[in-house]
Amino acid sequence: MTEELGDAFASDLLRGHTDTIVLGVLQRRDRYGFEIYKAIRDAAGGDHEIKEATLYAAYRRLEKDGLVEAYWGDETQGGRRKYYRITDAGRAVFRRNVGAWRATRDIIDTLLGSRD
Amino acid sequence: MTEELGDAFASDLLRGHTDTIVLGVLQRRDRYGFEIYKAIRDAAGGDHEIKEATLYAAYRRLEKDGLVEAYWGDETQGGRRKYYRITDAGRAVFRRNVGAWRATRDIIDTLLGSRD
DNA sequence: TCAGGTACTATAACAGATCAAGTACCTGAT
DNA sequence: ATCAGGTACTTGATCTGTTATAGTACCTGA
Repeated sequence: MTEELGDAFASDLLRGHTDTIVLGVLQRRDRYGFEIYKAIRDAAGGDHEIKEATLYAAYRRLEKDGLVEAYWGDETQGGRRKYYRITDAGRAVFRRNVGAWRATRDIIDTLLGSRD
Repeated sequence: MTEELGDAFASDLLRGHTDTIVLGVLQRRDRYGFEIYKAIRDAAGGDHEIKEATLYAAYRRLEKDGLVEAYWGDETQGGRRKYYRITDAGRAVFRRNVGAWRATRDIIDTLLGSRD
């Protein structure tokens, strides 16, 4: 991070929150992988993109941990789509992680406010 | 992350912000390494600790990039202390990174609010 | 004397994120 | 008919911040 001057900061800033972000996107309804990618990309508005490879790694991790379940869509023709559904365990972890996020956020806010 | 259930989340959540946090702590006045460590640990209140090794790595990185300058304190007896002073370049990067942090924070807030 | 805190450093390993590349399908423009 | 570009998913190597672990050295209070 902290390049000469330009961009490239913002890479690691979302790190550690990827799984929680994915779970957040899946709260409302099932989504397929690329759809999640686009949802995050659009919400982030250009910068702060989470790369596809990062997300697919996250899907595998979440599935392995039983926080999401995957199933193939029934697209008869055209590209296949793999959908993800959040599990009860996933919702529990999500709630917990949102709490952790808020705590982290407040700590960083405090530290960057550079108080004594 | 996302262990069975317990703790251990909170490790990677500060990741990527370490350098900026250190710069933030140095805004007001020079501090020595261990002092910065304690300031962050106290602000974080138990959890969300940034480990010593992480910080010393950050100091080296910041010094290499010219964002801080280091000098030894004049403690005649007792343990030596290495002080860090933020440079003008460091202040510029800090301002920029605070902006990046706010943007990141808002994005995560949005995504974890799980809107459509 | 000795536990525990202060203070700094170095090395190897871990894990999430990214790079780079690939496969495959579809639509719209030339 | 071709071809660029978007959709959609995957894999393997690599990068890098963080951590584990260990070490050195000094000081204070019990």
